[in-house]
Amino acid sequence: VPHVRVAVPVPALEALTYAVPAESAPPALGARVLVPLGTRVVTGIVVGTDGRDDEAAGPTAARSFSSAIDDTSAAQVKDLLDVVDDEPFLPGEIVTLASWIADYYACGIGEAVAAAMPPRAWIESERYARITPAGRAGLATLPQARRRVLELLASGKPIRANVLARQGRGVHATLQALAAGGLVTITRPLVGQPAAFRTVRVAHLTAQGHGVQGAAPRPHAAVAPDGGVDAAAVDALALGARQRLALELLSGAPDGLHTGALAQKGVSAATLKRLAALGLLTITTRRVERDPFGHAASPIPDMTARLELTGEQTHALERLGALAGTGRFAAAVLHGVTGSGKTEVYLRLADEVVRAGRGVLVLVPEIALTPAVAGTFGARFSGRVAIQHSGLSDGERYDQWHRVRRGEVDVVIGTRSAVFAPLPRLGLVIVDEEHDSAYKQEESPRYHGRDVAVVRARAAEALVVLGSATPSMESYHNAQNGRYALIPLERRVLDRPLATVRLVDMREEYAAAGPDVIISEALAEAIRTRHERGEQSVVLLNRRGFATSVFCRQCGAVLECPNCSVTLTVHRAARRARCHYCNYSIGVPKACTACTGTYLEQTGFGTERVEAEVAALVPGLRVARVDRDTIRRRGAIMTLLERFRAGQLDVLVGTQMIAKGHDFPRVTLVGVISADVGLGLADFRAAERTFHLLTQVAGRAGRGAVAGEAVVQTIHPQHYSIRHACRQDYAGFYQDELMFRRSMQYPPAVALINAVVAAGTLDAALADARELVSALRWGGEPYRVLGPAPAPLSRLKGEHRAQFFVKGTHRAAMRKALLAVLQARPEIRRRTTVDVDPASVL
DNA sequence: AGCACGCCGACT
DNA sequence: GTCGGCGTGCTC
Repeated sequence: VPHVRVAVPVPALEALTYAVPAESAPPALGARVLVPLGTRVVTGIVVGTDGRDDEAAGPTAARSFSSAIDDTSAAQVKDLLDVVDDEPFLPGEIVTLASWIADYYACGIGEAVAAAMPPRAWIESERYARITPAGRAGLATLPQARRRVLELLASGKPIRANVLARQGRGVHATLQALAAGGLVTITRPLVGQPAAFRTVRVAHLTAQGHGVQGAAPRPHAAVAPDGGVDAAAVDALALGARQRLALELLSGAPDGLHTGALAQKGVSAATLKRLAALGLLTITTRRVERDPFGHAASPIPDMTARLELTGEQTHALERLGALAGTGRFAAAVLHGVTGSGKTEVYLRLADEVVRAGRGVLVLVPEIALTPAVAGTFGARFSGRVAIQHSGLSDGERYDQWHRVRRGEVDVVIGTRSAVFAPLPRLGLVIVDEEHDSAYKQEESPRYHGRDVAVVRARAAEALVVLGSATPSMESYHNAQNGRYALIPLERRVLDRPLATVRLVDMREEYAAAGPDVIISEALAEAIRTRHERGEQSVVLLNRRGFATSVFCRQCGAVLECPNCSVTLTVHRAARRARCHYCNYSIGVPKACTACTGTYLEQTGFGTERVEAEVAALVPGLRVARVDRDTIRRRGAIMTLLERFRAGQLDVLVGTQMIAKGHDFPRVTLVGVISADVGLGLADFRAAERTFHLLTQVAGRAGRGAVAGEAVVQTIHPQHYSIRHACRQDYAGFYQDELMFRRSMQYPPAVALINAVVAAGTLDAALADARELVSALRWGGEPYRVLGPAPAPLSRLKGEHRAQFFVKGTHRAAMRKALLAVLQARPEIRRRTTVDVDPASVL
């Protein structure tokens, strides 16, 4: 009997073995299958076929496969229930990539495969409950919990168990008891596969309709005696104004018109129905793709005009083109200062690769924040480009994915999950702003989009280009090692100078003007000057809210989150004190919750406060704020940025969101409040993050004809990340930071794995972590283990957390040891989060 | 006893 | 993630 290995949507579970029933053809690698899983039926993906593992699943999968055969010799192997796809649903290349992720990031194969799946690809059984006659009869006499559930079912309609569960706790157990007593029946129908396409109704003129079109109305209607309408009679019809309008519109549209479009012109469905009854038009349904470019808040800028390349750009393009032309794997770091024209290089390179008949994948950190790159590619490769990101609806993502799968596009552009786009014949992967931490997924599978892109490019023998003004330590290190090519763009297009940077030592400011200063005199003056000149300013503070804590002067208590070890941030507009980690919030208290004292003081400040301070600088100054609090609604950020670009605002205050990729030609000043936010964090990337943020935001100034200036406020003017950012000295920062990483044994000097153990108390978490750590230290290990210690956020969402680190140069050995130790302790494993190559260790 | 509820382990 | 089994502790 042939067997298949199937990835099922369950975390931390390896592939399961199912038998292929005799009447079924063996499914292909990457095909969807329906399989029994416990009492459920779920969709799985075939990741290995027959007794031997498929070559595409890689050596690791092969190992786990054979061991699984041994493990399961006792367990019953179930038959798969159905093969959903005759052909692979996920291409073999993507199955391989998912297997690599499961192995490298130490997660379940199901999670890894799920990350690569489009929406609506899952078919699953869902539990429904229905009341029985016995249940109806016994309803009144039942104890409370059971009666409550039965009453919900009293209408007789089956209700989904998950829906019932929302009505209270313990519903699942109650349902089970009711079913055992014969008071309800449980059914498990398969659900999934909803309408794949949006359908629209399209009206077409018939031959008769063409005949009557344009004819002048006559006073006497002529309908043939048999009730039909012949060509001559049509001529004689008296048509209403709306009806004639419909025919007129349709006569100019040989492909027909959407009924929706006609409705907008005043032609109702009733009118069309009447015309259809007369035989003048027909209405058909047509499948359409949803257009993700269609509802952009602002028109996509027309950037189809090819810009003239600088000598540097030409040289970069030649080198990249040569690498792409080899048809072999290659990786290159495109290190281009802000405003050096990386996008134009990407576009031309992509064009070359597409002309050579290969696909191009473009990754960007967040499309909503950087629509320019997406828009430009959309325009330049019009019609042959697909877009993938989380801001799209399920339906839109579905359509885009299937267009790619059918081979209808040459270019895919999207956020990190687009790295799994089923693009055939991949020839080029571009990772724009490759240093951006948005590429790291902070939930399982905790993959890094940039690193997966490199792995995929290697498998596809493609070129991967990592572009940034401030490359990550890892990528630049690889370039220095010679593993990646390094291609610099050192000058801005049109030789526009980089912004001059002025450092303001806030300690001097506090000494002169008191400890409550938020905006230094230098920055205030610079903002006023810009306003007088009709130029714009951007002010950055990477901290949301109005005040960072509420402090009682009487007893010294600080308002803390009940679930997390952080203070609550005051959001004045919302009148709430809120936790930024678990979203807990309360109304801002008038009295201390500890001592009932009324002398409460709000300390610390965030963007909301800065917005108010900036607005107070100049009467009538038009200030807006961009942070997660002001852009909740989809498209809100686009609207704000458009108003700013159009000159309807003078100053934009915001968090790091405003530092990314935007091009505002009229911005000549960038202010940074508290440049050291983040430097105090217990994270080995703190300095790198600060350097990136400051360099990127300074790059926002002076992108037009007028030179830019940045004013950077800090209490650590001597810190190397701030010093180097002010000089825009990437190489200097890299050297200093690499020295720090080497001396402290952090990436890229070593590989790092972070493990966080959660438990009900900190002591329990520490004890469990200690057990894992001592098992990892057996004396001969080729790695070092640091910790355990309470995690920097020791309490998060109600759980206490302890963490430890594994450092070394043999990542595979580290991972293997950690997994073995966890596998032997399943009760600890379920509460442990393993993060390979963590982006942040907070 | 009957019931509600929460925890834990299995899922091929 | 979902489900079922089981132990605990409460109520009638």
